[in-house]
Amino acid sequence: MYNFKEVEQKWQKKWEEEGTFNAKNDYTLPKWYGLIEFPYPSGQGLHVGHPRSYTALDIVARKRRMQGYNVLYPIGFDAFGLPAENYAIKNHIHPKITTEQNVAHFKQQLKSLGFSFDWSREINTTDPDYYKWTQWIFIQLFKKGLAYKATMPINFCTGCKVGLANEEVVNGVCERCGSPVVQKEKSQWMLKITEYAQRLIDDLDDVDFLDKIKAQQKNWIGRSEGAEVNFKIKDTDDSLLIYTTRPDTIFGATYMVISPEHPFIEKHKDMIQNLSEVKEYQEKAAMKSDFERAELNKEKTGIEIKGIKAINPLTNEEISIWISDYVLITYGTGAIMAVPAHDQRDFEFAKKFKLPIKLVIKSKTEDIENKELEEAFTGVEDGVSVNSGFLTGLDSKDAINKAIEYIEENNLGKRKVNYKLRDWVFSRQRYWGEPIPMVYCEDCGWVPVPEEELPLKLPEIQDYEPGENGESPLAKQTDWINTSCPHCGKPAKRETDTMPQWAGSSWYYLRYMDPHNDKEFVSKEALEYWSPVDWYNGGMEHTTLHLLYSRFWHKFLYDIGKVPTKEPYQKRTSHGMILGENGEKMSKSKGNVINPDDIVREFGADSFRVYEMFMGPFDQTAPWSMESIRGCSKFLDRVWSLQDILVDGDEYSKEFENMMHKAIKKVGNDIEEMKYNTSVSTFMTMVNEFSKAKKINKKEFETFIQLLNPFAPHMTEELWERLGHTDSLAYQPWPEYDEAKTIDDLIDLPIQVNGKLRANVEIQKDEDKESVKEKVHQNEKIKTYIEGKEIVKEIYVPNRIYNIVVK
RNA sequence: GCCGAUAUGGCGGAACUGGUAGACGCACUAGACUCAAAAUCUAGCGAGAAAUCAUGUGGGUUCGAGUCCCACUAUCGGUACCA
Repeated sequence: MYNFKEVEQKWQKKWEEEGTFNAKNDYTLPKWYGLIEFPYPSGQGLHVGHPRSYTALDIVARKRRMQGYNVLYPIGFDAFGLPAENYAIKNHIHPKITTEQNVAHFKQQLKSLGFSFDWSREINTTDPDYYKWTQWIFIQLFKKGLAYKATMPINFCTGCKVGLANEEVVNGVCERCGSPVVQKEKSQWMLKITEYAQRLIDDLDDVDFLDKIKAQQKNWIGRSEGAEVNFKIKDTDDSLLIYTTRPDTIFGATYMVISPEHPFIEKHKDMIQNLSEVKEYQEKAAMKSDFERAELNKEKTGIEIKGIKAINPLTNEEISIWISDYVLITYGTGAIMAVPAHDQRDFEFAKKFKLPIKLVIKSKTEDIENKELEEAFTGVEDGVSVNSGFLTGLDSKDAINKAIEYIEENNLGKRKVNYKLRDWVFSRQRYWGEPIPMVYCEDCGWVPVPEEELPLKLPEIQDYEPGENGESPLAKQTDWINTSCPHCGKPAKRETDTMPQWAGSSWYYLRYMDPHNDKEFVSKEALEYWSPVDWYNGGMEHTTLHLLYSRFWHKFLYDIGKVPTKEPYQKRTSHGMILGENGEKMSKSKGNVINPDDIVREFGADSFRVYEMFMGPFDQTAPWSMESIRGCSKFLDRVWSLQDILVDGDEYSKEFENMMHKAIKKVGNDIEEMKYNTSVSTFMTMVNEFSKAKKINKKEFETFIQLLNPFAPHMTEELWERLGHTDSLAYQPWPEYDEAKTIDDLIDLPIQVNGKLRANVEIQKDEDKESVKEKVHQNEKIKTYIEGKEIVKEIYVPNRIYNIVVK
C-alpha cells in the first residue's frame, strides 16, 4: 500500500536540502522563465485556487527541466496591503508581525504541495532590501516627469478613509472593504500611465497573450478618435472646449452640456443669473460617486446655466449651456456639444428638457427624415450628412474627415485621440506600504530622497489609525516627518502617504532574476539572460490592473535603458476560479471553504495536484468535489500497484508500443495547451490497459513515470528510485515519440447508410478504395440495408468513414 | 444596454481541420473476497420493448452537424452615460 505521507516528506526534504529546483547561474544554457502571481499572505492561509495556477505552471516548469532548459520558477510574497493593517488596528498587533506569521504559514503550505519553486530566490515586497528598489523606480519616474502631484477630485472610500484609483472602485463601493465611495478633493501623487496608452495598445501585437486578455486590455485603455472644438461664449472673449468623436454632427449641436465640476462655472459666476440653483446642483452631484451618477440617472437630471449663451461655430446660432452629471470631468474636456438627434444620451436629455432636436444625418437604409425620432440615429456606416452646409451629401466617414479639416483650417480646434485610461492615483493615506521617498521644501518644492539614502524605511509605530481627514498614520510621526531638504539643507517635511499595493507587484518578476543584488535592482547580465518572462499565468481579474501597471513600469524602465525588452511577459494565460461544492464562490459566510491542508492530510499532495488538473478545463470555472478527488487518489494507488505486475524489457512491447507513442505525444501537447484534464485521462486509460493485461515492462513503466512526474512528482520520484535509479527523475530527458508509431495499423472503419451508422468493418491502414468497397458490400448488415435500393452515391473518407446513400 | 464566455447522461467532463457523441472519472447496479462492513477486484451503466430518439430552443447548409450559418433562450464574467 502506498504511504503518501512518508514518501512526500522524504522527497520534499531531499529537494529542499539539495536545492534540486534552484535555477542555475550558468547563462550559457537555454533558459525558461515561468511565473505565477505571487500570493498576498492573508490570514486565512492558502486558498485551493492558488494551487490550480501553481500546479499548472509547475507542470510546465518540470517538463522544461526534462527538456534540458535552465528553469527559473520563482516564488515570493506580495505582503503590503490593507488586510494586515486593518487587522493591526483591530487587534493592536504590528502588521510586520502578522505578515511574518502569515508568510511562514503560506511557506509551509506551499512546500507541502511539492512545487518546484526556487526558494533561494524568495522575495517579499515588505523587505527593505526589496522596497529600496521600488522606491528607486519611483524616483526615476519622478525625474522623468511621470510622477506628479495633483489636486483633483478622487474617489474617497468612507470606510478605509483612503483615496482609491478609479480601477479600485467596483460597483460604486470600495473593492476591498465594500464601503461607499464619494468624491473628494485631495492632493495626490499620480503616475502618468496615460503617456503610455498608445504603446500599451500597439505592443500587444508582439506578445502571445490570450485573445480575450488582449481585448480586455484594449477596451480598458479605450482609444477613440475625434476632435476638440472651441465653442465661443457670447459677449465674452472666452470659449468652451469640447471633445467629440462625431465632428460631422456639429451642425446638429443645439445646446451644450458641461460637467458640474467644470471650472467654467466659477469663472463666469458673475454672469450666471441662477447661480444658487447651479450651486445646489453642483453640491448634489459632488455627493455622488461616478457609479451612482450613472446608476441613478436612468432619468437625466440637469439645469440650464441662465445668462450665458454659446455660439455654434458652424451654424453661428446661439445655443444654451446646461450642466448635468452625465458629463464627466474626468473624460475628454469635461464639456460636450449636444447633438440630440445623433447621440442617445443627448436625445434623452433633450426630450426631457424640451430642447431642439435637429436631424443632420440621414440613413441609407431607412427613412428617418419624415417621421418623429424615437431614438437617436447613431450609425456611421449607413449615414449621410443632411442640413449640414458644406458637409451635406457626404457619407458619414468622409464627413468626419472633412469636418476636421475645416475645423483645423479655421482654427476652431484640432484632431484629437482620447483614451478612457486615466492616470494612476499612486498615493495611499495608509501605514502598511512603501513610504514615498519624497521631501517637501518650502524653497525647492518636491525633492526626492537621495538614492544613496534608500531604502527610506517605514518607521515602527503603534497607532495605525488613519487621520480624521484621511491623512496617513505617518502624518502623526513628527520625528520622522521633519527632515532637511536634500537640495538646500533647510528644514523640510517628508511625504506621509505610502504607495499602493500595486507598486511592489509591478516589477517583482525582474527582482527574481537577481534577488540578492545590493548594488542594482537587477544586474544587466541577469536581465539579458532571463528576460522576458516566457510564460505568465494569473487570474483574469488582474488583466486590467496589475497586468497593465506592470507593463507600464516595464516600458518606462525600457525607455531609461534599464531593461532589454519592451514587454515584460512573452505569454500570458489565465486560469478559472474554483468554486465550492455547492457551485458558489467559496466564502467563510457560506461555509463552503475547502482548506488545502485538510486535503493534503487526507489524500496527499500528489492526489491534490492530479485532482486540480483533472477537475475540468483549466481556463474555466470549476466546482470542488470531494467525491472526485477520491477517484484521483485511487488512480495513484493503482499506479503504485503496477509494481506488482512489472516484467523485464528494455523496449516497448509490441502490445503497447502504439499506446506509448500516442501517450507521449498527447501528454506533451496537452501540457503546452494547458489541457491537463485530458492528460490525466490518458494516464488513467494507460493504467487500465496495463492492469487488464496484468503486465507492464520496465521500459514502459519508466516512460509512464516520466510522463506522470510533472503531475505527481513525489510518487514518481519514489518509483524511479525503486526501479534502481540513483539520479533524480526531475532531470531525466523528456520521452520522445515516433509519429509513425502513433498511427494504428488496423482500423475499425464505421459504415453509414444515409448518414446513419449501420456497421463497422476492419481494414488495413491506407487500404485501397476498391478493396474497402468490396468489404463494405459483403458485410451482412449492410446488405440488408441496401438490398433492392438504388445506390445514389458512395463516399469514402480514407481511414475515417464510409457512407452509402440509397433511395 | 454593450462586450466576452458557456450550455453535452444523475454529476465533473471527452470528441483532431464537419466523419462511430458520451473518452476518463464520480455516483449507481450486480458479482467475487469477507461472519459482516469498508477497501479492493470483475462486469454493467443516455432514453426507449423496438423502430428509433438524443449535445439549451427553432430553422438552414451538407452524403454526414456537438462542431458551420441565421434567429432565439438561459447562466456566468467584465463594464457602466467615455461625448
